[in-house]
Amino acid sequence: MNRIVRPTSIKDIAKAAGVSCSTVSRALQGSPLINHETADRIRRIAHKAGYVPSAVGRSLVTRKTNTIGVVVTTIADPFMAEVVTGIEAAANEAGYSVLLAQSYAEGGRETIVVESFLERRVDGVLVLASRMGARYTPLLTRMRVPLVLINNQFPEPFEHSVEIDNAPASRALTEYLIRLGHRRIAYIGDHLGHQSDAERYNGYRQALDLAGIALGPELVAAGDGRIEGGAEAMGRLLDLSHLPTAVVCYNDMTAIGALRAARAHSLVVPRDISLTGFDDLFICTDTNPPLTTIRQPKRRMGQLATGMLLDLLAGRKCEPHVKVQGELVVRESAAPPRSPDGVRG
Amino acid sequence: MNRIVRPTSIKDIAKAAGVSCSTVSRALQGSPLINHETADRIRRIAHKAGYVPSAVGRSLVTRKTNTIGVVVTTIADPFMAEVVTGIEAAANEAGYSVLLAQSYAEGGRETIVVESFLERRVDGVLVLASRMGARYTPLLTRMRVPLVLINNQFPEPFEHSVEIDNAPASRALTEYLIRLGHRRIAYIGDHLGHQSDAERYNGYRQALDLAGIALGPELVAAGDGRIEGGAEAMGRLLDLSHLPTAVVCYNDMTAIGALRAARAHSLVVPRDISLTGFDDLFICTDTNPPLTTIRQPKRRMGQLATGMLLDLLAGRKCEPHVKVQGELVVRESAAPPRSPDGVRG
DNA sequence: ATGAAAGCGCTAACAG
DNA sequence: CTGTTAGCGCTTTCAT
Repeated sequence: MNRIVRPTSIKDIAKAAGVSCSTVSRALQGSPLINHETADRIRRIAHKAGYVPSAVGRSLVTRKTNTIGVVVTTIADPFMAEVVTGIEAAANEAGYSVLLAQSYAEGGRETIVVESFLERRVDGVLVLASRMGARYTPLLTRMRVPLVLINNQFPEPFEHSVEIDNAPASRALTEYLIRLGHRRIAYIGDHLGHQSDAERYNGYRQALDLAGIALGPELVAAGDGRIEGGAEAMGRLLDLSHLPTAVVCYNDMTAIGALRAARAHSLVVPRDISLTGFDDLFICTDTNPPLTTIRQPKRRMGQLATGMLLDLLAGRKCEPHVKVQGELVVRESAAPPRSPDGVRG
Repeated sequence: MNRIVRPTSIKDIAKAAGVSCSTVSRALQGSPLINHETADRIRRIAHKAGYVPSAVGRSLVTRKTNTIGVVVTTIADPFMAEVVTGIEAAANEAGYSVLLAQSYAEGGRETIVVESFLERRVDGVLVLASRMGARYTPLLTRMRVPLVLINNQFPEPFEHSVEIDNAPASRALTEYLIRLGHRRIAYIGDHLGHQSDAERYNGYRQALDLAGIALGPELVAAGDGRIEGGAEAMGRLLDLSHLPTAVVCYNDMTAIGALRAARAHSLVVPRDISLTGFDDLFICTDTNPPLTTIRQPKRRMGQLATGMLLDLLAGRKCEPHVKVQGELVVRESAAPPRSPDGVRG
């Protein structure tokens, strides 16, 4: 007698309560059409039977899953993690669940992952640091699934996005360094071709230009947005015969790597060389030295993007491009240079 | 003419190809029963039509969603984030998607979240640092959904779990401190009643007992597993008239908070006081000073737990309790004490 | 190798 | 206020 047991369904409850499925359905949804007592009785029975209505059955008819898909490069990246906290909180608040997937910053994986979301019929999708950006439009239009991008890395604007205003922030950071007396300021970027990197580089460049500082290309190095890449790039910079007195890093992880490399070269930051980050991760206060950086409102960005997506889902109109502003956070990794140019003292 | 458009379904493809739904279904699943040419033709048509089969329709009949639910306290916690990376990678590898939810370490929210997972008919559930532990058993047994816990915080063993072997690791850490010459060693814990905390405390206690060190209760303080709690607890410890020479912290976040408090009290670590963490978060190398800690194989734990869950789903038998071992990582936050007891020098 | 038919669990007109 | 009916998109016997 190996009968396959199936979880109790709405029919079981209907039978137990001596009513129709519709009545059960309505009672459980709190429909005002149902007699209060019957509704109560049904709820009691359902509860006693341990009945948990199936969202998949429901979704099939309502064509809504109350689920959003979010794709990150990797959730181990603390920037992503903080944005996702904001997303999950806002989504949950509105009754949505979140499907999470990692793309490892590969366009291929990103596409696969979005397709798996589509197959699962998510109501909307959120992509952080997308490599594909505008290329989604055809697919998503066809599927009628709204998409919003957070810090789009694809070099074309996307219809719905929330982004940090990179250039002004990066420029403010560089100007701060210039005000401290630096003239020879290097830049460690992200992978080539990423949009945030391009914009942050532009901000850096603008500040230099406005200050009338002309710098050779040997002062810009490419990292990978992570500690390792930052350390390597910094290593290359420190092999230069004519050292920079400061370096603007693409983000905090890069800066942490640069910090490591500086230490490995027996350089003391900021005495021997100044360094700045971008993001303001929670660790910035506790690195050695604490990092001067730009604060991105990470949770807020997650929340804003989720809000935009929910607006789209509800057919409400909304601002399609949200730019948030960064904020300079001065800590201890930048100080006036010992000598105005970078000749080792 | 405001016709509601619905996404193309299997029927549309069947009609377009002049075959039945069954044939389309089989062709798309790569069933060997279908003529190779028809199958190819159908696939082409489906692709051209941009047809994406609905997992919700499929799930309704197969009673499988290929989804697992994972609940964390908060994904902003870097420990959680690293475990989740491992989970997502392993799940994805096996064709599963992950639903992510945050419990904020509240038993109430944890329960709500698990129920929402059940409603969505996830195939299995993974809970990190669960506050509810064994209390799930009835619900999940009824729903026939396997659950595995990672670092269960509920003070009873749970049927399926992967856990760090806390006591030996914590004891090794404390013994290391004793070997350095410390006698007055404090402990900053987590919220009271959490299992990991109790076990780590026990390890600490064992080491002291074996060394014949008797310490008063004023040397154990409670934190909250986060930076703020660590800082506060350390503050209280540093108000003692007779200071400890070393403090064992529940985890790295706590230790980072303790580091801040020490700095605020103008104490230099490890010269004035030694400090240890637990977890080995990626930042440990870059704090000031770098943290001596216990490494937890975080991704591996995520992967192991996912593997166990998949075994359960497949009806394979598996080791129900996996314990992984921590590893002492010596860095620079602990050193021999200046004076053997903690009288301020 | 293919089709017809039934049904997964639920909701939503529509009727009463 | 409640029941009947149909159908969401798919898979899966069972025939053929």
